[in-house]
Amino acid sequence: MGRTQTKDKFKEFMLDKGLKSTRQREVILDEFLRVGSHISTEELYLRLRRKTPQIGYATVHRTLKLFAECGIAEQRHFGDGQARYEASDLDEHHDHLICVTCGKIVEFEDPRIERLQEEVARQHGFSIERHRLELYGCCESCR
Amino acid sequence: MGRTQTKDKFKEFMLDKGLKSTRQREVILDEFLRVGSHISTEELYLRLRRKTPQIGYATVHRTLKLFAECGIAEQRHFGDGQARYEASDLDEHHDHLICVTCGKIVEFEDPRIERLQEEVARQHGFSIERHRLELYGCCESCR
DNA sequence: ATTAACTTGAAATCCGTTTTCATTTGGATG
DNA sequence: CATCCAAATGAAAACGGATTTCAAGTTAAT
Repeated sequence: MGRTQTKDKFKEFMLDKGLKSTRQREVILDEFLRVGSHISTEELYLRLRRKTPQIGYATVHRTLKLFAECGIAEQRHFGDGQARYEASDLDEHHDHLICVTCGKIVEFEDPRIERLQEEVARQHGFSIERHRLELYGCCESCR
Repeated sequence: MGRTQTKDKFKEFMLDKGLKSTRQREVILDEFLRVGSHISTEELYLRLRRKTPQIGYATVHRTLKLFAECGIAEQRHFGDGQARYEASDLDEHHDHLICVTCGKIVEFEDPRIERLQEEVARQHGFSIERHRLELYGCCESCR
């Protein structure tokens, strides 16, 4: 999903919910899309403050939650106690490889694993809504 | 790993580290093993307080961390913001199915998935240290 | 322009986790 | 057994990220 589409989707969402479009929301969405992925509220807030010093942490926090509600972002937790957000691609799911040394995060996707997950769930009488697969290890350059 | 072995392992750990065996640690380990798995500090604390009212939350917290350090327990996060601990079986790894409706947690294991994870990691130049696979969905009885 | 509803940002609050510190206890030693 | 010191305890405080409060500001419909 390109930036324009994402922005359109958010506009539609705001209209739908009777939310107002504000300068802050625009700036936050822009920066969020520019940065890409796996950013924490704190990080995004600090970045924004460079260019837009008067912006408040609470607003960044609330806006990221809005993004998630709207479906253009997803909240993630990688075990460091901070929530992180990533732009969602909607049509394509992916999992993560996380380097425990340098913190690098790589995305991957494997349909074979997904299929096996479905199978396992079925065997236990579950229907999967979502899943989380994270591989923690050491990346090439850290070895 | 049976209870006796687990207790022995903890005793050895304490000896090794010069830690003292106390009434509290015994009581906490007993209750932890009795309950089994996926218990939060808060839950364990409340349970213990019924039989041992003078026990402190901090002690439960610290003791659970000790268990994890010793290797007889593992800390987990299932996204409800609370850390949970489970007795570790050492020789066998497992993943989790979590019912988003009733909160039931089922353990499973699938060597085929594990193998594919290794393969994916290798493709990206990673060596896996540990992983986390959680399937969130709806269990049979909740449907 | 007026107005009602929504938004903002600073500060306060929440809530699980972790630490502090005065006191108690374990267990090694004489 | 008495003594001693390091470790452990528990109540309370501190911590840290997430969330809420509230007075002031903004949006956009009329």
